Amino acid sequence: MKEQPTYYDLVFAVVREIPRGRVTNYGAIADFLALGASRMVGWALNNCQPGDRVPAHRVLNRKGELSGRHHFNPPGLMQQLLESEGVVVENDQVVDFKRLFWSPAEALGMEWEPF
DNA sequence: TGTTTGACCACGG
DNA sequence: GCCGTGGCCAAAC
Repeated sequence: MKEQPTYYDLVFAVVREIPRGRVTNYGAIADFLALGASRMVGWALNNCQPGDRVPAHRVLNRKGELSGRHHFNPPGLMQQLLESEGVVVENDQVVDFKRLFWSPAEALGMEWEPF
């Protein structure tokens, strides 16, 4: 069965466009894709698989905490990946999250399309 | 088919 | 600045 393009693909596409060493939050993606619910971004990433090559470790909650670290395998890999990109993580929280914040609407623009 | 939960966010007190 | 509540959409039970 071939899966048809859904908002999942949009989320994955946006996450893939996140520059290295930058982070974003679910609300920004949800607002950019006009999903209306940031929870959908979490659900989309829940369906995220290693084969999708989606850097989900760059997606954090509004607090800048690694909320999804528990879903990584093994837990802690998320922090390791972020540190590998030069992002300082302390106490499961990104330092200068506000400064490293990457806004899709600012970078990609309103007229950006995944394909 | 209705209820519950989920990698959440915004708002009010 | 922190805590509690509502809302949002989708999937699992």
